[in-house]
Amino acid sequence: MTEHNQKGKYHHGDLRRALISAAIDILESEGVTALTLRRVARETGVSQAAPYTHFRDKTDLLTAVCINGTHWFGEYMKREADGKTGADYLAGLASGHIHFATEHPALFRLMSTRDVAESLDESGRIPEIFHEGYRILAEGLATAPLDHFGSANRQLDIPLAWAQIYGISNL
Amino acid sequence: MTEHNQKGKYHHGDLRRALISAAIDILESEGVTALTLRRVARETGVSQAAPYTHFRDKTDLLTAVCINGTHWFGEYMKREADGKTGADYLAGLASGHIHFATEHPALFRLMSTRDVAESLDESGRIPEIFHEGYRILAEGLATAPLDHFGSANRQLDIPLAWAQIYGISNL
DNA sequence: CGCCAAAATTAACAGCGTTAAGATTGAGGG
DNA sequence: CCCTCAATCTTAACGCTGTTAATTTTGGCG
Repeated sequence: MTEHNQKGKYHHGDLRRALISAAIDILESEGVTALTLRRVARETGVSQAAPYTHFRDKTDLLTAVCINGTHWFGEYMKREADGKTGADYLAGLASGHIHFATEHPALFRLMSTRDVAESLDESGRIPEIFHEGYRILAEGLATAPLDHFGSANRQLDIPLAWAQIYGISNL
Repeated sequence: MTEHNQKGKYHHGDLRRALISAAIDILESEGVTALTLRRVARETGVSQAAPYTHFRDKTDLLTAVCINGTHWFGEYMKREADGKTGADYLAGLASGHIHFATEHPALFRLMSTRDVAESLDESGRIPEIFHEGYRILAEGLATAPLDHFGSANRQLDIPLAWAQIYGISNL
């Protein structure tokens, strides 16, 4: 585990970033049950109440972690799809999606559970957390042949393909 | 909320069942964050430590809740698929699956998250929690035309269809 | 009827999220 | 240069959680 402690200084410098970073480390190395606010503070070398200067509550920190993960997630998909076209592009997206899910299971799961619980209920649409990934996927589908999805309706195919890829990643 | 309290008696009679039932009620009415071991005991009219005579720990109770949900889940799928054949049977299964997921979101989500976290990592296969549903689905697929999945491999199609339905239900 | 295992209780522990009140700091204006 | 002040961080406390140990109550069986 990388060192997030920046000892000696009362004012940390960039505590917010350090807390997010520590949270991700704990999440990926010990799972979500170990991801506790006090633990994050401890790991960062700061008092238990310090996080509350930068985050409203634990949920707020977790949200920041998820947003961080979203960009990462988008990069995974782009990396495997870039340069390809048509069906290959789509396959690249799916592959990137699955790779992210398998290489960062705890983070991916956290991102998954947080969205449906909150974002979806409020916005009524695809969770904001996944927005970047969803946007990339929609772009890909718009330019890819969809024969193998067996539906004539492209508007419907986007969430459908998303659902399939999502399902695969989760299982 | 139904009454789980059976006051007056020191020995409850069937405390185990009452605790599971209370847990489901709390889960469905107030969400997973309200589902606390002490709360379940309180709701059942029993002391905070009483559940430990019937369950090893909180996880054990949650597992029992999930097993309970599995049978319920299977009934949902059977109810909508019974009597149908071929593609209609398959569509019935999917419909039942989605209905269960939308009508009992908290329970379904609990069942989903618990599996991948534990059962899958140990057994390496489809989570035990979903076994009944999976078995029913596999039966359905074995007798249904699979043209619209665009794959020649039936062995692969079963988890694929499962993944798609699962993804739809979650989103 | 009396005994004993099973079932439930009370009491305590550490750890959690969160809040309030106070201490420490660095930056900017006199 | 130093003094003020808002931002940042700390200490202390609250109620809640899961869990365990020691104790009491119960119901059935010999």
